[in-house]
Amino acid sequence: MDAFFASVELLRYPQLRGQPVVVGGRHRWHPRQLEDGSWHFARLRDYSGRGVVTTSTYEARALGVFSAMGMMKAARLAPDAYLLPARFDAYREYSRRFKEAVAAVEARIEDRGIDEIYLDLTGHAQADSEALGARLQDAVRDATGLSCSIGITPNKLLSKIASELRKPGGVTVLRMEDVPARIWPLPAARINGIGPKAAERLRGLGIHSIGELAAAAPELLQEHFGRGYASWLHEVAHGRDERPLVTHAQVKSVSRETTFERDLHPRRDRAELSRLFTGLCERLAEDLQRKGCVARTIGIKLRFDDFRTVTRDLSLPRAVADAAAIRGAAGQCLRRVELERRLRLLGVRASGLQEAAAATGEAPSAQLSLLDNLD
DNA sequence: TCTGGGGTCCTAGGACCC
DNA sequence: TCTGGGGTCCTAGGACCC
Repeated sequence: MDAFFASVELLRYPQLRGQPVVVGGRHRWHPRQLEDGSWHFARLRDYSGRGVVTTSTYEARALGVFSAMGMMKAARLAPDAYLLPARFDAYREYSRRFKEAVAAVEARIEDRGIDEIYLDLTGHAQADSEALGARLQDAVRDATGLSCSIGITPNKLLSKIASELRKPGGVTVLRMEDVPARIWPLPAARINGIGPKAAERLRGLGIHSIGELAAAAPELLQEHFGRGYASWLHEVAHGRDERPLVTHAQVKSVSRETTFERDLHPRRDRAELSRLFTGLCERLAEDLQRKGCVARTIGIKLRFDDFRTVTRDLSLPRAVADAAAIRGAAGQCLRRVELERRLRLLGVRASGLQEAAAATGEAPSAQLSLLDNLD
């Protein structure tokens, strides 16, 4: 989906179309309706405090404002940009609608988050890729009023890259033989799985483009990245990717975390920290119960004022899902951390998830096997 | 002016088991 | 007297993605 969150906001506030608009920050910046019926919107320059840009319109991106950028930095770059708080419930609803519209064209869908999917269009009745892409875009637009960009290629790796070549609203069809001309000139970091760290290390080897990565000596890559990652780099640089479509995956973990408005002192702000901690555990318990899950492992995450992050976790003899048990386990984790600095973030995580219905009683280790006595 | 919140996957050491 | 070779689970951290 193109600039998904921002585009959903523009459906609600069409008067902001064509303007730089930023979605993000921390609540408190809701538009308000004036007596004459017109709306008053906050501007980025009004913003103060923590938070990052969640999504920006293409007009805001033209001013250098991108996702994950700190809000205060964004405000310096685009002080006049309009500022809207994120409304996740609305985005989830539009997400559901666009996926449903696509499913009517092709049922097999791999969910890649709130605004992205993969489809397997192999052997689809509509054999013309461009026409099929246009049909998918029409279906999404009819259902949501939103535009999307599509890449149609032999695999997920190339489709992801291709979908970004003609944003917004583009359909890009690539074949394997197009890889040298269309893919190799792109920066290596455009490959899904090459992040900032790997891109930086590649640059250190003089490798900037995907083409340079494809031409790199396998021994050089192996020396710097290890065998597994090196051979993956070599394969993806040639556009090769055999990953299948994953149409249903079970959730592995759920978590809740919060960054405080101001850094909190472990002792002086103990009462407030304790209250926040309990609140996170309660929300996590609700999440688990809503999903019908119980968790064998409970963990915590702390971020100090210097941005150092630590985690601790604890596996329990029995899976749990209630707030008190989560709070108890998380509290034990917390005692294993030396709290010598102020905190900026606190989080709680549940993993080792099982279906609540299937998870009665002890783990199966209590059962005796006949073989136990034979070794 | 520091840098959100929700996830997945990988690595690596140690405990423990057979 | 230098002590194998498998395996799983637990824990911590980090890269990466949306």
